[in-house]
Amino acid sequence: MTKSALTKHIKTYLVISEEELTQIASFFDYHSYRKKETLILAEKRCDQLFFVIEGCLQSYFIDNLGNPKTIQFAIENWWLTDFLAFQNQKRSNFNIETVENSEVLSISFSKYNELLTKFPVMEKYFREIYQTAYGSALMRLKHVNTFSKEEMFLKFRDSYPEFVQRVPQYLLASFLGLTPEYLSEIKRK
Amino acid sequence: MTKSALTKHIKTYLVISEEELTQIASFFDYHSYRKKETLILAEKRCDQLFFVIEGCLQSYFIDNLGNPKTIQFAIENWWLTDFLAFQNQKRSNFNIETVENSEVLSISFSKYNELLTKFPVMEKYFREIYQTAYGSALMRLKHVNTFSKEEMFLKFRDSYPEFVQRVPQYLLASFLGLTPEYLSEIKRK
DNA sequence: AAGAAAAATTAAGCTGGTTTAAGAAAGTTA
DNA sequence: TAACTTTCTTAAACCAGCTTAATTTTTCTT
Repeated sequence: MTKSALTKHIKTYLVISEEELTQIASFFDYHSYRKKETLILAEKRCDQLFFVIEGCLQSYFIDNLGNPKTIQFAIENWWLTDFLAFQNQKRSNFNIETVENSEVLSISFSKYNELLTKFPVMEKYFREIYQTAYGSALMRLKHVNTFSKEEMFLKFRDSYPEFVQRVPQYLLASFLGLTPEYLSEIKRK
Repeated sequence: MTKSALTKHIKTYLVISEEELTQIASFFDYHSYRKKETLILAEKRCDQLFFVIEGCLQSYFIDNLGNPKTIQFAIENWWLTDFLAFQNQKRSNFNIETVENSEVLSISFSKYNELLTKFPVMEKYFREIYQTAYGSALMRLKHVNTFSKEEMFLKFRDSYPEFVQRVPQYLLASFLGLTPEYLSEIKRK
């Protein structure tokens, strides 16, 4: 069943019955997307939270000069949306797009709240997810302040070698906050 | 009572009885600190989560060149720790220090878990806190990628004018990721 | 109120990383 | 497999922001 990736993931955080898991899974919609499809458009109301079963998504925005800048990638078992906009039901600051062909679960804001009300145990699941994600985002802010662009790339390549292979170089450059040209120069060394 | 700032804050997120709030508050310890006292030392086990009743804390680290870099400030009603290290009970990546004389509540990791177990409604409270904090951290990453250092300062001053008055300029520079010298130059214009 | 320490300013020289522009390589489609 | 499109590389000129260092101003301490 396509939703087993999610239920499996939930079980790593919670002690929970199969019966409940089935009901929880029913709150989500399954989608299959091809590479480079848009799931959320910046400036539009952000009403969907996504869970990646298989594949890769990115959230990005267009900077002053018209260049797309990747904020996050989400691969298997990651959650993605514009969390602030989703929570406040405001316009999204980011575009969300598939980087690869992807299988995804989605949930609307109202369903998400209904889920949390009917299954309060999911509060614990998301509390842990966000607690980790928040901590990690702060570590990223630390890295941005600590390392030169060259070090950023080298560290990232050491930490996630398979991922560096997986995404196109210009997206990696965008995520790491440097130009594709400079990344190319770094690699030459 | 010194803990009323916390219970008041919790009430803005949850419908909850006074009786429960009193019990919840009993999990926390009250401390009063003078300016520039250290609450958590980098490299030491991170076993405390802090809530600011009054005053201002910062988390910072020392970069390669020996310069302190501020990651976050926490003022009234904010939570602060090294969230990743706290959760995993690892050594802290950050120093946490008072910027002003401050009144603070603290809770240890084991008490925190006990609190969440005994009062599952607090899962919802922290889920919402972290969800917002995570979303905000990602917006900060967006800003770091979008704006020049000059724009960073001007935007920040427009958004939080009272806070810019409140903290020393060198800490603000550290938080915004520029040198005090350059900040000084920007202000002159 | 004096002296010491911490914070802020000013200015000149320097550099990591961008911009621009053009060509080479790799993917995609028919 | 040819034509087209997307991605990657190379190189030179350029600049936002840093470094260094000296001076001034503000804040702290007694």
